[in-house]
Amino acid sequence: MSRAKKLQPKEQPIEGKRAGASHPSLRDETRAIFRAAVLRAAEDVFAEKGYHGARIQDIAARARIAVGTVYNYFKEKDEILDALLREQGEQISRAFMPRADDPADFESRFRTRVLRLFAFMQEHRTFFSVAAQHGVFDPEHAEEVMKSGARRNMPGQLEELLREGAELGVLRKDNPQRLVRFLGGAMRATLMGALRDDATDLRDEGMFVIDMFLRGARATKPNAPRKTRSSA
Amino acid sequence: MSRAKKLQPKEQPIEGKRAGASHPSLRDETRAIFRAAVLRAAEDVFAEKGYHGARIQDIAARARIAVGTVYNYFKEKDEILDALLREQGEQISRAFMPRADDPADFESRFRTRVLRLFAFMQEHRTFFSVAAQHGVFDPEHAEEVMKSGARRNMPGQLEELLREGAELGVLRKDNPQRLVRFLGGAMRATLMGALRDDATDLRDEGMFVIDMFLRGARATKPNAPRKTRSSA
Amino acid sequence: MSRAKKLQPKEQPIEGKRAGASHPSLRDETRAIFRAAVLRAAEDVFAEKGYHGARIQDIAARARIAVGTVYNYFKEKDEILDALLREQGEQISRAFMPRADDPADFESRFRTRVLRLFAFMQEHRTFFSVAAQHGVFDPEHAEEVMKSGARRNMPGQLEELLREGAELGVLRKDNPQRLVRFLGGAMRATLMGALRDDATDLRDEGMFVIDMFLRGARATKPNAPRKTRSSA
Amino acid sequence: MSRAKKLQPKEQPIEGKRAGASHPSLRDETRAIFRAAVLRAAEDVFAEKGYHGARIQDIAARARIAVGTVYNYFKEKDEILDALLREQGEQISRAFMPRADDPADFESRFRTRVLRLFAFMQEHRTFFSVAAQHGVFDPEHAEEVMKSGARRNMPGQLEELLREGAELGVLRKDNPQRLVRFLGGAMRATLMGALRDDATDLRDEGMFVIDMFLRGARATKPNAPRKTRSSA
DNA sequence: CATGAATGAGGCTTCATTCAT
DNA sequence: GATGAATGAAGCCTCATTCAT
Repeated sequence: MSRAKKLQPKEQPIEGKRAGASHPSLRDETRAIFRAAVLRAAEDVFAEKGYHGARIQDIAARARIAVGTVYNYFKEKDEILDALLREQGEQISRAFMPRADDPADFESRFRTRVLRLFAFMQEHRTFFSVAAQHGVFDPEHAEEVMKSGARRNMPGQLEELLREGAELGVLRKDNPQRLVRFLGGAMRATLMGALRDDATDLRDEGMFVIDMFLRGARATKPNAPRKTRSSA
Repeated sequence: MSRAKKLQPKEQPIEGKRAGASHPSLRDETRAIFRAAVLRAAEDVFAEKGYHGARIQDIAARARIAVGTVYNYFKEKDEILDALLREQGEQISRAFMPRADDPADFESRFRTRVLRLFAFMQEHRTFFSVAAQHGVFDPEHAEEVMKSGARRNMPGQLEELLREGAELGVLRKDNPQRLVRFLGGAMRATLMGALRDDATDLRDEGMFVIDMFLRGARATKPNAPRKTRSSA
Repeated sequence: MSRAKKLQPKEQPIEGKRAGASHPSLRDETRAIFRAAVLRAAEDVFAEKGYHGARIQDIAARARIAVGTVYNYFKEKDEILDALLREQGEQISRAFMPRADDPADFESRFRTRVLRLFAFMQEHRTFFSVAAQHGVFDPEHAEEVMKSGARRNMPGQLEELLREGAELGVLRKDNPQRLVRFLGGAMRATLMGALRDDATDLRDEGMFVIDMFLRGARATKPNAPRKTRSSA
Repeated sequence: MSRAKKLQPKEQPIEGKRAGASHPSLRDETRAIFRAAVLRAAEDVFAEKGYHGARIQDIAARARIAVGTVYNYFKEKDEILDALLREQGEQISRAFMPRADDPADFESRFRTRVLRLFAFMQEHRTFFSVAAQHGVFDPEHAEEVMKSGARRNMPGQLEELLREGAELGVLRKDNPQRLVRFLGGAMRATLMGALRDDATDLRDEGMFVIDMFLRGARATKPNAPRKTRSSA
């Protein structure tokens, strides 16, 4: 995650709710609403003008709040980007996460999950135009995100998935990082391209990418007939 | 009311070389040297701190010249980035250009040229860390480059090549833009990943990318027996 | 090529008072105070060092505010001068404007009004040292002022008055512009001269100028008996 | 003379020729040519863009010489303006100077000399647009000019002339300074106005000014019949 | 806690002046 | 002496951040 400033171990911002409270107080909910508003606004503005081109004032204006209010929720500009990438990043991650009803067959499973990701991107174009510029598709990026407190990240999960594919003998036994980069890069570029004209159906593009990737990464010699997940 | 400001476009400083001079004068050469020095410095500084993080002062310092001198060669900061992307971009393009001794066979030719590109990137890591952030791999980016006066651009050539592959029946007949994006994205990501640790051999990565891509994009000739795989 | 700069006209900050407010809000009043403070400071500094010699920092310092604050009220340095000339210019204009209790007789009226102007200048020496350098006395200047949004301007009114005098047969029927220039120039020079030493009583100078001008511009009516004087 | 910087007793620039040389050497003549070229160029550029708007580079370009060369003749920008005002100012002064064939009658003499001045301005519009902005018409200005080494100055001569007119009983016995200011201001304004449209015939304007002034300043009671100069 | 004006460090750019050729 | 590129001090303006209300 391209932190604009150097990473300093920022004190964990204690999120409203204290441990022990059974449900969010009215105050906490209000906080959450404002916070979310800032993030949504920032998403738009970052997407439009880029991180440096976006002024706090712009974000505040878009969120219909005062500049000072922004600072009640984020210590500095940089933190907004961080939060945005981290939290939205987790959503991506969640979209990509395996689900109970995912097919058992590896390739189908792969298709399903990646396609789900594209569908998600379809819905959140705005965010992705920001995210893509800030490394959400980069595996290297993952580490930083984790430090920032994110639990999961998409490249990480992707790697896991690809590793599994390799173990199952479906995918070529290559350095999984390589595969992640390759696929991540292709996805990113496809996304960015599609973002230019709103019309494009991202799911369609997704199928293309998946197909290309699978053909490319499929193991040459089916040394193992197993195509189903053996273990969790 | 007497506006104090009366911006009139100051007369253009006449650009170096005069028509008719058969070879560059000493003056022109000196100019070229300084200009190049600025660009080289800018490349480093941009790579290190990003465009916005880079101050003209930094660039000047790195180039061992005064701030004002930078402005003898570039009208504004932005122009430095432009020149960098345009001129270096042309180098990439040139590296990718077909050569007399390129193999005749499409796939070999493809390999050769793309590999040459990776070799080139190997040599100019610094620049690419900048370029990649500024769309040198994006086909959409190409148009803008052309407007900026660049003669050729890599994505454009890539598209041409892929189109040719399709016509030859070697590659799948898909929208070439899609293929360009896909490959461009994969290359970009691979490059970026490799840039993190200097050790990585980019040519090696290049072979991987080429292989992945070719497998993925190869036309599935219905007449020829399926080459490598089965699918669910 | 990804131009880093993407100048979009930033949304306009909404100007103070909203339509419908019957009287200025506290906010608007505060704004007015700051604005006035900047103008007053600018007046001094401009007078002291001239427009170009005056640094924003100087103005801010004199106004006891921060540099940035200046820019909360004026978009650029130039705008300060504009506002100064326009708004103060309107004051002059207002001082010169006809009043209910002005004498009916043309010459007396002329005297009264011009003298009022000198009295006003007496009070605002600082400003006039700026204004005189920027054409407040020039009729040509008037047009620009009007464009800038000023409702009235002194040279314009002066012209009107002189034209009236001509129609009444009191003044010579000459091109009024000429008369305006002549009188304006004389006033300006007299003012500037008097500004050098604070002591001079401007009203006294005013009477001199009026007298000189009237004698010079009075119509030589062959029919009417000469009013005040004989001539060679 | 509005010196842009503070007046510091600059060392007298030793003008080429050394005492004792009977006529200017070739070198001195060359120097004089360059120097004059700079001044002429500066005149134009100052007139066009004002002192602050004029860059040394502009002046050099207009003079078809190199920037550095300018500095061989003038220690700093400010000195160019000084020289311009001083030397050209002397020309004005010379134009205004009494001549052998000037009429003996005071009024005629006055007319002749002032008209000569307007004719001169007609010829040197460019310069006057600069000069007028820098106080060549101000009597206060005179002192500074004198310090700068000028032998004579127009306002000074004008004062002398007016004083004489007063002594002769032709003009009202007022503070001559006042009259000088008045006339100088009127002349200046008339000039400036006429400069806007090239068409205007300055001599015509001159006659108007002279007429206006004479009527205004003529002594009311011819307490002395003498109208001819009594002494030099 | 919301507000939004005040703050001032910092960056880009200009241009008078210097200086090596 | 002419040249014109190099120099860098200095000024305008922006905008993240603070703070009084």
